[in-house]
Amino acid sequence: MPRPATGRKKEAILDAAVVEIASHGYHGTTVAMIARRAGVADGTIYLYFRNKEEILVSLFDRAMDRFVEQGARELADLTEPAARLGRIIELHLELVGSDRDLAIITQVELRHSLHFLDQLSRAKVGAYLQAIAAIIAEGQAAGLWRTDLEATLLAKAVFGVLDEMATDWVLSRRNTRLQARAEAVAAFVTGALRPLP
Amino acid sequence: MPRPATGRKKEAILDAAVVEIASHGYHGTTVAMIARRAGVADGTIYLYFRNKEEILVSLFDRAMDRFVEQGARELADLTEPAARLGRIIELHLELVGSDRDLAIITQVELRHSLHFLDQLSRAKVGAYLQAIAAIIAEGQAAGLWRTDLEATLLAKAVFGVLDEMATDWVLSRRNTRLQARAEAVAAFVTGALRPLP
Amino acid sequence: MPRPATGRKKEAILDAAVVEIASHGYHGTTVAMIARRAGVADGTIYLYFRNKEEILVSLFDRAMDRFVEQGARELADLTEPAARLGRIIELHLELVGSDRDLAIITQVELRHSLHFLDQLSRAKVGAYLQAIAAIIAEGQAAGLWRTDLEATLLAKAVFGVLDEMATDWVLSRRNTRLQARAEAVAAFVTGALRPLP
Amino acid sequence: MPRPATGRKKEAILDAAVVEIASHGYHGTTVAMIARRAGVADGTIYLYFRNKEEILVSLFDRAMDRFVEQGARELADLTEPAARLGRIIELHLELVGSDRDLAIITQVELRHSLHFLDQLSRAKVGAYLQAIAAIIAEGQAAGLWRTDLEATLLAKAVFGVLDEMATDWVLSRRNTRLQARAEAVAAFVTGALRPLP
DNA sequence: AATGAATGAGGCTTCATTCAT
DNA sequence: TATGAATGAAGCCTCATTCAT
Repeated sequence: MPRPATGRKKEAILDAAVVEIASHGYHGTTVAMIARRAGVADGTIYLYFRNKEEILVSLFDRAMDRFVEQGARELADLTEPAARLGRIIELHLELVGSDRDLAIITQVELRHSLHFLDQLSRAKVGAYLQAIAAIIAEGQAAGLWRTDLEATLLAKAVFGVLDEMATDWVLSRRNTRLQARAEAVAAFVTGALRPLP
Repeated sequence: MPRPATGRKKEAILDAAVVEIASHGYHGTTVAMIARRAGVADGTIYLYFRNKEEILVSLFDRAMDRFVEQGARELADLTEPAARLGRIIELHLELVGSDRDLAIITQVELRHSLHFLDQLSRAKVGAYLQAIAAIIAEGQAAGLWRTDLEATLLAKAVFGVLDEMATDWVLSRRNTRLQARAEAVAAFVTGALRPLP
Repeated sequence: MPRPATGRKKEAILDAAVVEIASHGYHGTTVAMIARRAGVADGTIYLYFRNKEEILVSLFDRAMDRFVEQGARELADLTEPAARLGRIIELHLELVGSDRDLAIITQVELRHSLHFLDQLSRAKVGAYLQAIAAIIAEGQAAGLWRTDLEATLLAKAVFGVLDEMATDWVLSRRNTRLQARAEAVAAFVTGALRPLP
Repeated sequence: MPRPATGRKKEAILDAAVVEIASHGYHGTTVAMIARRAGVADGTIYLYFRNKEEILVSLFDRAMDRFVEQGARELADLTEPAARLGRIIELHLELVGSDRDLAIITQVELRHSLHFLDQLSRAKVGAYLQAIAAIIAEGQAAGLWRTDLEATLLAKAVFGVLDEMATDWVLSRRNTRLQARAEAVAAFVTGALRPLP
């Protein structure tokens, strides 16, 4: 039986880390800063994380888990490839747009080193890309979408569009909602996948 | 009297920085590492750069200047929006793909902090985005491309695709050439911009 | 719960600083030297002092506090201006003369920059000067001392004499005791304050 | 035959050093700063001075030489001890007060290390003290001044008063003239030296 | 005599991590 | 589990000094 206190303190540390890293960057954030905001002692951090880097990893993992979990739930009763892809686009922008601090981390901080981007993010991002590719392949098989380009490449293109929208939103000072762009992005993607005449 | 050595030493430092930062990351690279590879004393670095961060900035500026310069030259005699956009796609992948170390920096290291990505990169990237948007707007005006979406948004989408391809290539261990994807990307973009029926 | 170790470690650092700075000068003393002598790690210094300069400031503050405290105690039951001034002279030379290392710092090292001497020392020295001036003014009012010169100026003169004696003693190699000059200095000052005929 | 150009450049360096050291302190002033203000190259400094410290030494020597020279001239036709001492007081305050930058150096910067104050300044200051002591001894022998205290001690006391007045003036922001205090100081000293009843 | 680019030793300071309590 | 004082390695940067021109 999991002790609730344990999970709660770990969560508190992660929550604190999101805020601090979002505003000071990963290297600009000290373990002490995270500890102070989380309301724990510096040493306590090391009861839950092997080292500073693991906090960042856990942060990303937690976000991805939530994303995957919600995605699985929301896509469960959608069978049409177009509907599924549209929902993914919505979800992606919705989730990234729902927490600017976390978005700063996923769109900016997590990309700060080859080592990092490669070993950690990409593993999960790879699975995400494959999920998109599967949907696209399905649509291609159903004759809905262009088949002159591989589903894998198309998936990367779609991801690239989503990622750029997210980054652009994070970097823009304007007080817009990322989610508001979902419709346009969906229109773009849908148009891009049309079969060639 | 022009002192050729001056420019040359600064270039040597930047060249050394590209290699070191590409393989150890910005924070994993010490000024001493760069100096050693450049064949100068540590202190010499500071005759040419105010601090470590300025090396990274200069690196990006140099790369962007070369990019812009070559872009301007190559696009000079192309008038057709489709041709211009196609050439930009080729150039983007060609230039990023021509120097993997530099690509690692532009695709990964430069994105390590909001401050950085915001103040430095985005200023120049913004100009690039606008250049693409202008071409797209031209194509829209000529009735070549879909007009249901704003040129600005379409430009971001196109950039997102290019950027994702570049990042994907940087992170993939496979010995492929980024440039090889130019044709497929162009096909994708061309298809995506088709007018709606 | 009071942690006695804390205060003690800070004291140890200050004690070590006195010795090192006295023999190598402020600029010739490194933080590492102080740490080694104090038996702590370099970083520990920064748990107690914001930076190297603050060590010097604290040194002076601690010395002044002790001086003021002892001065207040010793002057408490003296009412006669002459007795009070005489006691101050004794105390000044006694305290400066009781710790040659500390004396080197107060007489020499602390005067190493306008900024320093101005902002730090002078604030406290100013209060000291005023205390002397008050005693002199009292003596003047009582008709004991010359009134053709302002008490403020006379106080500076008295301080100048004490300070010069202290500096002279610090710089002299001879193994004399500074305190031994108290009587002569008192005689000088007493004579100097005599009313004009 | 001395080359005039040589002397002139050395003077320029010393003049520049006075200004820079007065406003940034000895340790806060770099050789490059002095060189820039003097209008010479960094390396040129080393054609005239062995190292940075020697600049400070030369500065003091030059000032003392001028002081001694002027003192000798002005005291030449004064025979009365009282007049001679009075003139010294005037001269001391006049010369220190005539160049605030130089005063900052003599009153503050030169005292920044035992090594310095000891080896360099004190040698010359010692001669100065002896000159004052000689005058006082003369006055004592003539029965003008108190004899219960040694001339050497009295000389230090007088010097202490002058030095404190100078330091006080340097540290005070007020726009007063140091020389204006000469009369009061002379009155104090004269009174202090009166024979005991 | 003069230059000023280049040197490189060394200092201050930060901060991830540990460990005795 | 929790603490937080202590550690000490390591980095950025400065600047007095040199030397080829």
